[in-house]
Order: sequence, then C-alpha cells, then structure tokens
Amino acid sequence: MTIYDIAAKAGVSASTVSRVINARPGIKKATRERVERIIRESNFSVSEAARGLVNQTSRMIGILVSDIRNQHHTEGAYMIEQHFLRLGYCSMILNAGEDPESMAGHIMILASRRVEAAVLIGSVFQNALVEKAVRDYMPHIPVIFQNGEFSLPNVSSVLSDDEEGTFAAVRYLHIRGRRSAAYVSGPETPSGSRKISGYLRACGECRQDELLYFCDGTAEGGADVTEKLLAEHPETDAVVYAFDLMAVSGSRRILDSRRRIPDDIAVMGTDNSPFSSLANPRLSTIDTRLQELSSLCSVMLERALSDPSFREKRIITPSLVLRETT
Amino acid sequence: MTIYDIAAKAGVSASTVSRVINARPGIKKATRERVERIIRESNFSVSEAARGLVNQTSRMIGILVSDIRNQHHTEGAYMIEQHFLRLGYCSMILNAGEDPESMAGHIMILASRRVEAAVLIGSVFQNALVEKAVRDYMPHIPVIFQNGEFSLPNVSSVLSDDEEGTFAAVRYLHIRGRRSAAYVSGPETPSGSRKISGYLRACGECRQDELLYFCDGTAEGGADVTEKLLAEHPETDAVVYAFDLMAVSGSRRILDSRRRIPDDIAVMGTDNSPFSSLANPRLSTIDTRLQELSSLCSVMLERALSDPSFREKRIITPSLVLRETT
DNA sequence: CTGAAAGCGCTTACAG
DNA sequence: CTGAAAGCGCTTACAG
Repeated sequence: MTIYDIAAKAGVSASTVSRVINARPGIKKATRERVERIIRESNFSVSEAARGLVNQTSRMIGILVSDIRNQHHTEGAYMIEQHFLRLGYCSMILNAGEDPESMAGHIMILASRRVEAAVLIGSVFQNALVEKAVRDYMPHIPVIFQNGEFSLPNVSSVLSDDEEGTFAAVRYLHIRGRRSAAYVSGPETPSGSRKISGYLRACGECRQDELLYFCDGTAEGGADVTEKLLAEHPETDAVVYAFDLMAVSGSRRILDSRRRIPDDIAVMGTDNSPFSSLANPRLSTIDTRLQELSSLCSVMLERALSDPSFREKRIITPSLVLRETT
Repeated sequence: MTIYDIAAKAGVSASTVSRVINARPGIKKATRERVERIIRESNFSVSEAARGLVNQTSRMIGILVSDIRNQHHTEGAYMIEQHFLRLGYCSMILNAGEDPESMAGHIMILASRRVEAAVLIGSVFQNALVEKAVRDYMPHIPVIFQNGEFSLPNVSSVLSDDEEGTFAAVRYLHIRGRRSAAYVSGPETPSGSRKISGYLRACGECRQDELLYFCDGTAEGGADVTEKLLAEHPETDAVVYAFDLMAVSGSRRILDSRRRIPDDIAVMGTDNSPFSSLANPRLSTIDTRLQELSSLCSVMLERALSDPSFREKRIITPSLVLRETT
C-alpha cells in the first residue's frame, strides 16, 4: 500500500495525499477529511524510509552500548530513546561488544543507516579504532560520548569524574580511621584507569600502602579476588570496589570469612546501582550520578542536533552515599 | 556521497558500483578491485534506506519492551539483537511504556519503519488495543510474543508456565511443612494473573488459607506490603513473591522484624535474576528460565522469517532453585 | 486548492 | 563484462 493507492481511492493525486499526511496548509477541508478517513480505513502508514530518502533524513539515532544487559548502560539508552521518541526519532540500540574491531564495525552499521546522531555509552569506546571509524564514517553528525572523549569537532562528552570519586571514597575511609584500604578494579577501561588513579592518589596523600587488585568485573570475579586479598593482606580494613556488583559479592565473601562489616572491614562500591541499596548489609557506594549523566547526554544531543557547531565537555562529580557498610 | 560519485571516480557506471557492492559475479577483477579501493578510500557506505526501498526490505527487526531498564526484558532484546545482527538485521528496540494506547502507537511506529519482523517482550502487551494494532498494521510480518499470545495467524508465542511455577513453589513449601504461605503479586498483567492462579490452586490442593497481597512490583512496594502482611497475619511462615526484587526487599523487612529466614519464614522469589543469587541470604526462587525463553524467541523468529506460514506456541516450565531462604 | 513531473540513492532486468 | 533506463515510495517546487 502506497500513497498512490490512497490517492486512487480518494480520487485525488499523490501530491494531495502527501500534503494531508504532512499537514501542509492549503487543502480543502472536505478533501483533507476524505483522505484522512481513507488512510485510517486502509490502515495505511507512510514509509519512513522513502520519506527519509527524499528529505535526506532518517529520523534515527544510533546508540552504542557494549552490552544492553548491563544496567549501567541501559539508563542512558533509555533516557535518550524516550526523549527522542517524543521528537519523532527512533533509536537503534546496538550491542557493540567489547573489542575495538567490533565496535568500529558498529559505527559503520550506524553510518550506513544514516543515523542523524550517535551516542556512545561507556568509556570502552574510547580507543583508536572507534575514533577513526567516527572520524571516517560519521564526521558530520553530532556524537555524544558518555564517559569518554575524542578530539573530534563533532564529538561532545559527558564524563563522570571517576578519579575524584574514588579518591573521595578512599580519603573518607582514611578519615574514619581505616589505614589499609584496598582497591578492587574491574577490566582496564579508561574509566577504570581513572578510578585507579584516584585510589593511588589517595594512598599517596593518606600515606598508606597500595593494595590494588584486578578482576574481570563480574560478581564471581569480585568474590574470588576478595578472598585472595584477605589471604594475602589480612590487615585490610576497608575495600573499595570499581562496581557495586563486585562489592556485594565481595561483601558476602568477607562475611563468610567471619569478619564483620563494617567493624572489621568497611566496604564501598561504585555506581549507586539498584544492587547497592538492596544488598544486605546495605552498601555504601560512590554515586556516579548516572541519571544526571544520562539526562545531560540527552539534553546535549538535542542541542547538538539543532546547532551544528555545538561541542561541549561536561564533567559530573560523584558523591558518596553512606549506608551500612562503612 | 552516492554510488554515482564512486562511479565517476572509478570511471564506471553506477550499475557496476552496485554490482561490486553486492558481490555480484561477472565483474572484471581489475574493475572490481579499483571500485573497492575507491569505496574504501572515500569512506563510502551504501545507504540502507535507498537499498531497502528498491529491495522492499528494511533489514530491521522491531523489539518492543515496556521499559528497557528492566533486566527482565533486556535478556530477550539482547539475544535477538545479537542473533539478527549476524544475519544483517538491525534492531529497533523501543520502550513502549505501560499503557495500551502507547503500546499500540509503538506498533504503528514499527510498521511505518517497515520492520521485517517484530518481537513483543512481556505479557503486558497482551491486550485488545495491541492485538488490534498488530492485526491492522503488521498482519503480514512474523511476530514473536514472549510470554503472551494473540489469536493471529502471524503471531507465535513463547510462554513461561507461570501458573505451574508458582504452584510448584507453594506446594514445595507445603511439603516442607509450611502451612501459611502468603503470595505477594506485582501489577496485574496476564502473567501476574497466571502466577496468582497457581498460588490459589496450590492453596486449594494443600488445604491452606489464601493470603494474597498486591503491590506495584517495586522494591519499596514489596517491602511495604511485606510489613503489612506480617502485621495482619503473624502466622505467616512463608512468602512467595512475583519478582525477585520484591523478595529481596521483602526479606530485608522480615529480618528487620526480628524474624529469622528461613527458620521463621521461608521466602521465594521469581525469575532467578541476578538479584537472587547476590542477595543475603541467597534467595530461593522460581527460575522462569529467561535465557531459554529468549533464545527460543530468537530461533523461532529466524524460522518464521524464512517460512511465512510458520506459527508455533511453546511453553517452558519453570523450575525451582533452592538456596538459603527455604 | 490541486496535479504532473522530477528527483532522493539505490538495484536489476535488458541490451550490447 | 558493462551501461542506460526504469522504478522502489515518497516530497516538493512549479504550473495552473
């Protein structure tokens, strides 16, 4: 079914049908109403693809996350999808995976769909291959990078000050008398590195030993590395985790070792995710203010869409949420 | 940049460029390589919209969830997106909201994007308005309904046997000696109703009183209704929750009331979500086998896409996962 | 107020 | 092995 079919049924030309659909002025009321009725009765909907071809617009936004099942990414994708749906855009949300090759490939997919804007969610996207793909394949559309940055004129950034967040957490623990605060990092992303820097800076400033551990970022990984940490450094009296998820599973392992939280060991997570408030004991955490971050992305994208020269970098400073584990 | 630009640079016609792009046979090797090089050097990518217009395909799948931030929905969306990306499809994942009007509107959005197939995730979509929208606006493309069904020839279903799952949980508790098992339901979706039926059937079969409570499905709602339940029915010795999330927050409220879990009160959640295994105490739960459900959707959709007459209804029976709360 | 025609960026029969 | 032409479903200047 095309507008020509509608035109035939209504006894008018396709031009007129098009004008009705697009609410253009200067159509006789009777004609308009007849055409509208026939459109409705025929269950006709205009092809956005054909429309986009002539208008040179796709009315699509591309959103890249590495894995949509990760709550942390979903918040941003949700906000943007909802916000732009109201403005008539559809969102293509793609799981771009973890390796740079795959991510760059997804940039090309978005390019071939001619999205009018793109959003990258997560610092994992900050690598040379993705940057090159953006430069080569989407040099003229606004791109918002949540928690990462590129030196490209069309890429704006909304960053969480991860360094400061972790620093603040460790210093807080120090002020509260903890003298051996360990840090458990997840995978080595740019964001992860910033968190580590914050930890190291705090260690320096508080004159305490560096107890830095790495794991894969999963609940199991967090639990296992916690066990290792406790075995190797029984003097540990606080642990800060790069993600709430690890902090929750880590806490469990600490409790299993017959240590008390927070009496023997204080625990802090990162992100203030649903896991943190639901945990038992309720988890103290570094709130990266994901919602504000996400809504800022949304607002900035809307501005960038209307102003081609728009480029901004915004940084949001995390705050500490103190609950039962500190 | 169009294939005409590429053609001009390569000194060939657009037809030839098109053939190279589509890997059609019968192109001189030298020509092919020259065109390929120019495409690469120009960072050209073919417009999927234009291509779709002539081929009458969009290579897009529409996925409707009510809220992408809900882990429960994301699993299915993830599997389908990943599976079909490999087959050359892009996924439009839309948050269709909670009210039938909005959901039906989203069906129309997908229709105007000419998606080649659609997936509805969640029994909330099972209502007259959505069914009508599907019948009217996407009568000829395969639709897979996760956890719901429509009597339409193009709609296949993958259902969780929620009734049986809840029944099994309550009966298990009865066998283990619990005589006053309450049930906390979430919002009244078709799936929620089936769960309630299972609870009521179990009450009948086990000859126990019906202690049925409702809440909004959130963590706070679950905690509050638990408190009410304990006040009104102090004899309660088990609680089954329609979602893990509520079970976790509910458990916390039970512990706060100085009752022991599971000694005084046994607790079971539903879904075997990440929350359940991370909870303290670790939550026993009705495993609705979300992953199997999701991958079945994916497999069925692929079959439906290649066989227009395909229509199936599959039911997956939940199993019980027993951990520390029972 | 309405219609005929051109054109958006592709693909594909048809011709050579 | 390659090209000219028509057509996918729309929109929009132009003409009337």
